[in-house]
Amino acid sequence: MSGIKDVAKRAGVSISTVSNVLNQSKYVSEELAQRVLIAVQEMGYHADPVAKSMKTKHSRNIGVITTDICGLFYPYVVKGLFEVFNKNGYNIIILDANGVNDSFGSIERVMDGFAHLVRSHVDGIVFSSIFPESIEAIQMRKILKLTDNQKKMPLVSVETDFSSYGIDSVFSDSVEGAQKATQHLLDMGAKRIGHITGPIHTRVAQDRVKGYRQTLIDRGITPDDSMIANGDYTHRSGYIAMQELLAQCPGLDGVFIANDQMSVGALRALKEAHFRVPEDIKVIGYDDVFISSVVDPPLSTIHIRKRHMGISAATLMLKRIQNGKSAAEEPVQLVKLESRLVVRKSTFPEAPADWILVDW
Amino acid sequence: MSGIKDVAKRAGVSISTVSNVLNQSKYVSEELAQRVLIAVQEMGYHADPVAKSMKTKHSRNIGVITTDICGLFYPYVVKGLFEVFNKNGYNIIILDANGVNDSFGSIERVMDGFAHLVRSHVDGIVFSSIFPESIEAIQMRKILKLTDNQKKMPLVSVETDFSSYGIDSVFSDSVEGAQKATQHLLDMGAKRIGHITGPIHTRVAQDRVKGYRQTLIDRGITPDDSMIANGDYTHRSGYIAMQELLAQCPGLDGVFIANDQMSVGALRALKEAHFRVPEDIKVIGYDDVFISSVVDPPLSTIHIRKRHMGISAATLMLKRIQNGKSAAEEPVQLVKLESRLVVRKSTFPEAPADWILVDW
DNA sequence: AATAATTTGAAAAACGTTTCGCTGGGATCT
DNA sequence: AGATCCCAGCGAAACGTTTTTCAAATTATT
Repeated sequence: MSGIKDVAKRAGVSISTVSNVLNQSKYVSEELAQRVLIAVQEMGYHADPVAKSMKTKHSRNIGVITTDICGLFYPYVVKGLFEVFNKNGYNIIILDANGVNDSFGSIERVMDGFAHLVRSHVDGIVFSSIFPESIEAIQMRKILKLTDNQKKMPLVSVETDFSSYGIDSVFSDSVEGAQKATQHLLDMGAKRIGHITGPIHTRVAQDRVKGYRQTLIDRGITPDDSMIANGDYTHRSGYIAMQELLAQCPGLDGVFIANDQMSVGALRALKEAHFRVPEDIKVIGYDDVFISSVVDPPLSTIHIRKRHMGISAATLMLKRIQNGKSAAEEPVQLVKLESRLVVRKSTFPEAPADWILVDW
Repeated sequence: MSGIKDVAKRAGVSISTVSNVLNQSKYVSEELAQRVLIAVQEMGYHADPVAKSMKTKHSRNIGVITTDICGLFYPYVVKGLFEVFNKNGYNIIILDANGVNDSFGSIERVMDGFAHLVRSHVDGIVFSSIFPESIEAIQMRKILKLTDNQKKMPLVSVETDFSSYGIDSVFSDSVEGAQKATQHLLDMGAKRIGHITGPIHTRVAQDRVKGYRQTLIDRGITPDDSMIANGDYTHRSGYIAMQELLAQCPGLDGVFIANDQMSVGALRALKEAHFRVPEDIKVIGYDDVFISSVVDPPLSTIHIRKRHMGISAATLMLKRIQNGKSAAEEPVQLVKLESRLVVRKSTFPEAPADWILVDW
């Protein structure tokens, strides 16, 4: 493989001139520049990204820490990231935080991966939080300090708001979304409304509980914790949690479920228990993923613009990278994505079928 | 950030000794080794992966070229890759071949990405083919030659058999799977069986057509090309293709669809046209993905062990990396994953519900 | 016309590792 | 005891770039 020195020799110039031409880092006379460019063409030269990265300390690579690449939600965020990063010449290194057997990996493993990314001179890290924010933020800060990187490495949080830790964030307000969902159930006439949560140590899951409880209180209903069951975002856990709820809460006529994948399990449990949806019990989920409009009955839900989450996150990061200012020097960027109530048959029998229209 | 020379100074030894201790590349007396290890501990030293990679020409990174990270199929393969690569200390750089608007990216874009991966000294590349094998194989070979890498870079193809091009492959025989599917439709009493294909320039899609036609011939039925409609693996295309088929083929009572995502669209089209499944028409898909057992009616299909595909591919690659022999020096490795017929209600009304059991 | 200022390109240092070749002292052999 | 061999550990070269420094050549200034 030909290196920069071969090009230099062929063009009859010095190594530094080749570098200067290629990076446009210094004026080089038109004539030499042409000679260099031709030599580069002829030899099919490309600078070795590794050697380059060693000098410059950046790599045109972005680290992405993902919580579940096999879910129905995250891949769309990643797709959004791909779109803008690839277009701008960045590659993406994905680190999936999910363990093999446990549904969430250990924080040590994730942080090891984080550290490895920093050491690899990635130009920024997009992450989605799966641990309590405080410890996650602290650990990341520690790692960055250890690597003399505390100020510089651009970080963007996706899905949960880390702005109070000085980290750019793209998120959608889960409290608000949960309120919309719960209100909708009430509006459709449900009186006794249960809730199935996501992994409860997670900010997002907690916020959805908060929105649910708040709405009930606002409407003069006292929340009853026995009507809350915990899940972990898998359809299986939704199935089990729904069975619990049915056993514990006589007269249940509505349920707000923290994501759609669990809702699929819940719908199944209801079908097996011979409950009719929405006549006997109304069901609303969260996220609006691929299956939501496809299951029977189609699932009312809160739509999140997942791809746009990725696009926004990438855009934010590119801005940071380009102007070189850290979140400490310039104001933290915070993008709040609007969520939208989508009404389907699981709460409203007359809802039209929309499955073919939806863009996830 | 502390470098190897700081460690050396602190331990009172030379740089090379530190390196030798850390890489166990040369015997170092117990005493010095201890001193070094302690210094490393105290300073939290980790070798800079970039600098290391520059010398050693490998990176502990694996490139993965993916065809649709947002599909229901590929993420599970990737998960399998993650499992074994991460466990062995490799990171994964994903390159999604899907374009933004077109469902398949251009071959130039993919090959540019491929070239960038090899220049970045990835230790191997796992790819899934989306173009005709011949041109894809040739292009890759060209790039490897250009980078003086022709013999060394380990390549593994996932999903389609590239062994005739000297490339290790993990695949599942699509001809065979399509035969199982078509036979099953016949066994269940279907007489006039249509087919909806995948992207037809693709080997996998062609093989599924082949298996379908072969089975009909074997059973004394003359295949009729007007009963074949082309799709592109999206649910939307399945919907449209099913409508075509219904219009073109009176008396259709069975359809084999090249993947489950299209089958979802097809089921919807059938429902809208007031066909009962399986009473009026039997439907079988391919892949067995998350939604297959969840739709109404649950979908008969050909199960592929997606995660295992990833696991096998990674294992093959690790083997290559470890013994350092290229596919030219040692026999090409070929793993054929068995596919399995899964019978659900879309072909057999009495089939039990199995959704909660399935491990995708 | 002589000197100063500027422009252009080459040479060399640096990035943080691994690895090659070498040295000097202890063990082994005759 | 003297010569030989071996080996632990060291210094320096190398990997392929970018960047800094410096020298030569050209242009501008007085």
